[in-house]
Amino acid sequence: MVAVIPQPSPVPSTRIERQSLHDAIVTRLRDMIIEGHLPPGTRINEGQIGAQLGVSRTPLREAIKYLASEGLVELVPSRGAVVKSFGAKEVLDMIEVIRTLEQFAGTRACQVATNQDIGHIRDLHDEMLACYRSGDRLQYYKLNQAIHSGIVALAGNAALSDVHGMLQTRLKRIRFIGHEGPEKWANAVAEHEEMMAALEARDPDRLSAILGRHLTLAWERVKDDLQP
Amino acid sequence: MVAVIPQPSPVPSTRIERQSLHDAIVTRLRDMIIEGHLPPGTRINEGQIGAQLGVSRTPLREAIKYLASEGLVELVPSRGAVVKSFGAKEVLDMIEVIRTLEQFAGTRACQVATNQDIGHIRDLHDEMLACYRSGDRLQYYKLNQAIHSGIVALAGNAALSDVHGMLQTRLKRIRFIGHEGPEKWANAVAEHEEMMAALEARDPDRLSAILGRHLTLAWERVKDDLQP
DNA sequence: GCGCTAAATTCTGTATACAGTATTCTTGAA
DNA sequence: TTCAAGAATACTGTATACAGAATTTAGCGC
Repeated sequence: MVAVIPQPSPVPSTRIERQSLHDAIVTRLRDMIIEGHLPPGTRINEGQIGAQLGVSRTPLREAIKYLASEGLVELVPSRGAVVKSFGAKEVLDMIEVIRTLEQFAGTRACQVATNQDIGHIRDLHDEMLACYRSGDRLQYYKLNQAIHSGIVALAGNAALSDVHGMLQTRLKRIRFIGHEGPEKWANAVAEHEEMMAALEARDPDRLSAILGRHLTLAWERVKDDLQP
Repeated sequence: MVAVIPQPSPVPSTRIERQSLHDAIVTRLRDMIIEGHLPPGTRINEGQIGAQLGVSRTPLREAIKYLASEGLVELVPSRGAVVKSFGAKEVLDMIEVIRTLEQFAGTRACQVATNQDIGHIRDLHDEMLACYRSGDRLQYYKLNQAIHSGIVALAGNAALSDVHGMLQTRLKRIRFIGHEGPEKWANAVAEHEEMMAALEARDPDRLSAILGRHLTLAWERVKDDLQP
């Protein structure tokens, strides 16, 4: 059987890398969860999802196990997998860990990043500003994530990027909800400006402070939309 | 087929919890990797390991995917799974992240832990001291881990415990190697004494400093045994 | 003897089949 | 009408089967 998983965006043909089916399913399922097509608490019916994706249960189950380890679904014995749902406390916990990680990353980044690396973040930042001005929320959101991941990557610590990425993935679903108003959005953009300035000045303390504040405000923006 | 996975220690019958096969395999495989029965770089032959554990390939493969997400094995397309191997840089990276996490946890623990919780850590500490005096390295090692995990748990942040546990698991294999001499061991014990004192005094800065130093020294102890 | 090519084998990737457990539906009685 | 018990159904857990890729081995030419 030729399994065809429709991709949201066509993969550029530069990647010849042969990717196995379960890998593709992991990506697909993860997106479905993050984008809310599989809301929290949903029981994942292997037969149904498998049919929907055009794959058999075997690779699908493998993908589910992978996502379980990532913390996106929960495995209930004899009852399959359920999309994990987070309460406000859990989200706050995750944000605090992310803050800790980003502050460490920022400090390191000021020490070890090359000017070229920082320039790359600046490019993303400028692009994001353009999206802000044109009101492109989705692209803004994606670039925002890319900037945060990018700063973490500047620290040159694979384990750090690893765990940060994992937590960010778990939170993506939440942040999607936060449709902040224009004034809060403007605030966030201003913070990013400061962030860039501190990074380019290689001022670890200032960058750390801003990153911390930024995540506190991110929490303020979403907390009211969450169940206790 | 009745799949019998020999457990290292007989599970106490208090646990009626029905655990699925792939779950049991995850635990078993993880132990095999941590304890060095599957050294880094080993290609995991599904047929062979499956026969060895007395299970079919299906749940075994699911377990492998889970461990891949945990970062203990690496998935190579069309070539199965390989036990991940870490270089010195990667180990140092992990230790630095763990340090960051433990310092944050320690600070929080000083604020939110109950006296009873701290008492529990004290019990573990005393038990560990007994193992030190009697020279029981293996048990000492396990209690050491339990204390660090315990302090992290005191912070009451599930996401924090999650990522800390994950990194600690990845490192377990490494720490197993570090057979430090008696003087270094004595040092480590002394640090733990300070740690307990700071925790019981609920002094976040002191605790944070000691935790940081402790992990730096842990790195000193193992770094020479690693390939670059 | 050494290296290259091709067949053979081994192993992974995926699908399907079957057994056992949870869930739902139906039927009957209070 | 509501609840309970049991049958029917659906779904998960595990094993097996088959196709295709990777690796090994054998044979051949140099």
